[in-house]
Amino acid sequence: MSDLLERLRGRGWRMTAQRRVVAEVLDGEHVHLTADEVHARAVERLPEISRATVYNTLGELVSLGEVLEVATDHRAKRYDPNAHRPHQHLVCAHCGAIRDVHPNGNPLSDLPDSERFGFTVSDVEVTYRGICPNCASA
Amino acid sequence: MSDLLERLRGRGWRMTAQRRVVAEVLDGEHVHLTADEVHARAVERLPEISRATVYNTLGELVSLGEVLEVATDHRAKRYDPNAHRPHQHLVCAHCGAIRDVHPNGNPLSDLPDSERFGFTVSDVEVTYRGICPNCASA
DNA sequence: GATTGACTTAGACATTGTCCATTGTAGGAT
DNA sequence: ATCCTACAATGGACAATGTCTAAGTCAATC
Repeated sequence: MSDLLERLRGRGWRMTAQRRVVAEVLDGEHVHLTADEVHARAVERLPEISRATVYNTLGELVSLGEVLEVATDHRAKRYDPNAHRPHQHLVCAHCGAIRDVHPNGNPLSDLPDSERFGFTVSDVEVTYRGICPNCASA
Repeated sequence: MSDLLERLRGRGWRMTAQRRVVAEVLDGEHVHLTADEVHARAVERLPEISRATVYNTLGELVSLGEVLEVATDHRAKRYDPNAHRPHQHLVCAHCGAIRDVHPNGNPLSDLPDSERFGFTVSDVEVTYRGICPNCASA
């Protein structure tokens, strides 16, 4: 993600302090923040950044394919910057902890044509649920 | 689902007009309503039913394992009464249409032990996304 | 260093979900 | 059949998440 800013600039993205901060907050692996969590962290670095800007910027990053939107919990959307390496998610039903996981095979190819109903299927989101070791021992 | 009411009564569920109506609204295959959609349909049959009761009743049906909560869109939770036949969902990214689908194999077994990180994995939710024939031709 | 169109802001608004104090009632006991 | 009581329903306030708009600001270009 370190070269994300370069890539975005190359696509004609106007570079502002706000966008830089949002991108920095999302930097790293295994990051799965909600929009308001991103906002909270962004405010620490740039106190005057507004909620609307964070929502807008996240939406743009998703449109550009640089960040994935995932529905791992049944509440707020989470934003996953690890968009360029296919993976799925394993979620603790008790504490909400999230791990990136890599199932065998390609889940997309498990859906036969007869089950596609004429859809052009382009994407699949898999969420495994269970209890993490911490919660199991508690 | 026609025998749902019997099953619930057998479990000591107190039968009220409101619960009956919610169960009736959910009856059928390929039903994927949001809580507020369930409420809207319930009001048609029982005008004084409250939103809170619908939310409570749906929550109970989920706890009892009679209805599944699915996060197919990235907005409101949807409630799927088809809880006793394993299936996954195919969603149109454009119009939101939802189909029940049955991928090959068991998605749960595609997650190797080395990718479970000590979790006790009990469940998997798969959402395929694409464009439906209607939206493709428009 | 002026210009301009894209970006940001603050806050109102919309949608979805939860909580609580009060009122009502299903189903068992009499 | 009537009464009791624990469980359920109500309505409205509140919380959490997400969207929109009008006005002000600024990055990139010239």
